[in-house]
Amino acid sequence: MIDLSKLNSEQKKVVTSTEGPVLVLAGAGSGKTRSVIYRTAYLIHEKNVSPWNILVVTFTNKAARELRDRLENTFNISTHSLWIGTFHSVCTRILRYEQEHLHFDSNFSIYDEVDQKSVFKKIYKKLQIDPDKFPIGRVRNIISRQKNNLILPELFFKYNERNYYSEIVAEIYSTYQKFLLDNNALDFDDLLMYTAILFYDNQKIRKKYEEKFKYIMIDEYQDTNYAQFKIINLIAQNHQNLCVVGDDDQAIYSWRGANIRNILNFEKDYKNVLTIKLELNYRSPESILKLANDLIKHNDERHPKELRTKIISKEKPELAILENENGEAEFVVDEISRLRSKNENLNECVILYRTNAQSRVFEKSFFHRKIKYQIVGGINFYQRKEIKDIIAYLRILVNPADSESLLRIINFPVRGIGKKTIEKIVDFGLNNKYSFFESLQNSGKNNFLNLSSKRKISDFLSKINEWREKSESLPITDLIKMIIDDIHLMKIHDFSDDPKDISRVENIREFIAAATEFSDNFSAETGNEPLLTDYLQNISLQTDLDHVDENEESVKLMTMHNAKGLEFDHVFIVGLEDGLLPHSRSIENEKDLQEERRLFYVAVTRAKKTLILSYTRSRRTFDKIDYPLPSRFIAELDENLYLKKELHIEIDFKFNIRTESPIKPVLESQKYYKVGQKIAHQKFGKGVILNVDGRGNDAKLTISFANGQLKKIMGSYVKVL
DNA sequence: TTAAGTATGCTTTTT
DNA sequence: GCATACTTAA
Repeated sequence: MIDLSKLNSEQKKVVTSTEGPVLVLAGAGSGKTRSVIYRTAYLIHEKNVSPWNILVVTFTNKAARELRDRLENTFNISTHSLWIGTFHSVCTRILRYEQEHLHFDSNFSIYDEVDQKSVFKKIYKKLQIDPDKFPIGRVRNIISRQKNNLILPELFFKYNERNYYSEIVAEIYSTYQKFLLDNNALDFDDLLMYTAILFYDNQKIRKKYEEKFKYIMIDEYQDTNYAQFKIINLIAQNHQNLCVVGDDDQAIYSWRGANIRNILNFEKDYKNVLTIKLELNYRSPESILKLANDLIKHNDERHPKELRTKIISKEKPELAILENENGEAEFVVDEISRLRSKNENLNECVILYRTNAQSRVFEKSFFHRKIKYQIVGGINFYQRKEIKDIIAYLRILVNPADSESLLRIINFPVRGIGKKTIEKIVDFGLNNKYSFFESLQNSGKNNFLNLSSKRKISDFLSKINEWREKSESLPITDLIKMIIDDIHLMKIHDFSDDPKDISRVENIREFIAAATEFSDNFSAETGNEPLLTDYLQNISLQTDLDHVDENEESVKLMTMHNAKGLEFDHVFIVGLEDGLLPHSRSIENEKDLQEERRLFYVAVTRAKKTLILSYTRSRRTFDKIDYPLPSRFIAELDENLYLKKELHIEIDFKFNIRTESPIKPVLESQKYYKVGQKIAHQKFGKGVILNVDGRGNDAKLTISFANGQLKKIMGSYVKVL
């Protein structure tokens, strides 16, 4: 029995209206996730629907994981056969499964932005295109848009005007697609596009998934694009058992191709739609909601609605005005430090900003005050150079056609296969229609390389073969460790005092830890050891949001975009200046401006207890100082809705991250370790050495820490006490 | 072929 | 002000 007594009447309606199309317009904090979870549980327990027949699409992996956990823990549902995931992960799964109907192999690599950029550079070179005239970012964006609208290269001119510029873009697009296929690689947009096309072209397959997914639920529907709409529409239009949940006021991804039309036209796209509005907010106090409502009412294209709450508050949101960005950071950190002394949990404090670049000053202040913080987002963990290098090794084992990855590692770590040699091999491949890997394999039999190059290449190839053989039996974690060991990756960074190298080593360790965790989860869920392919495709779709360390209490810093779907007791929204929010690139047209307003709205509605806004009178960007105006969104607000205060905060400029580096390099001569010696580590605190392997900075120390943890750590990271 | 030194260009937002 | 991309010297 599912206990529905904790739900309000509207939520109950969402849960129990299982047949036919349902549109849920759910305001911020109105318990939409809760409704989706209950609905899923209801379908399974009350309607006896097999989990196998349900598809739930979430916006992030994190949301998918939480949903799964709650179904397992609260409702005791085995989610083993239930499909929950983002569009991208669901599509990856389908494409891998249906490889016989596709023109690429199921071991395809998934290329991220960094890989894409490198592919574009090669294409530009080949086609002799000037990147100044055709900026890579813009062209990539246009191509992405085509894919999101299911326009293949050959259909380009059916939907785009033909002119000098578009001719070139079309050529780049088709060359790019061909390159990807040659490398057995797909980009993020391909995952959606090829799934949609597969369903569109192949009736048998479409039928199969239509019959499988008898009940479909989609969260954050306002941020879906045309390809996503089509994928679902193709398999849901017959049974119409589709429930979409969203809030047009929270649509913030139009720049990524999301089409707000999907939610506004849902009632036309499906028959006899039941529309349910959730307007009662359970998250924020009245004072904050008033401000949110007052803000969003300046947008026109929206379903009119007003959030209500029963949470009464005594305090109004605050608006702080600071002299510059350093003062702003000091002010926020000050406030957070006050909250901490009142025993508030740091995990419940978040700083939200418009651009990633704004995080730096906050880091500086947090560091200075010794308050733990974590940046969520920014550079994706798996996009860091050292991590991409390891992944490239793994990709090559699974997908030898992946020349991007091969190129990445052929001379990393340095093995004397330089630019000239690589050029010769590429030419050789071009002449013989070999893939890069094949021409490497065949280069030995020809005489265009000198003996030493040949030797180096054959050493490299035999290493790869060895790993590939091992990869068939060795668990992925062991394989990763083995490769890292074999290429002496740790040693490359270990000899350095550079903080960057130190953080690289920590990242590599974290990578191994993450792989172990994935492997454990995978075995627990499926009963099988993960294959390397399973692992690779999983990590390609991971975001930084998936890497939030929940064990350590820390203030969170993130962009407003990243905050979607999250909530915090204490929310700080910073940099509320024209040029930042709304962003200077969105200031020109009304549509963009409205999206910026929605972004602000999303940020405001994250707050459960207190909301503090701030802007500065001056701000340093690049090397010059700007004097921005306060955000126009502030001017729109009724002044009675917030408490304004002008602050002057003096800052001590003497500190900075570099000189106060957490780990001070210690001279080799001053370091030696013995069993029983007491040491301290930056992160783990005090401990005693149990075992020493090697000497000096290079020694591997086994340390028992005071907090009970047992760790192996390099000598260079600990301080002798 | 590689490491170190110098120039440039970049900042929205991300699955 | 940082990271990357290109240039130069060894």
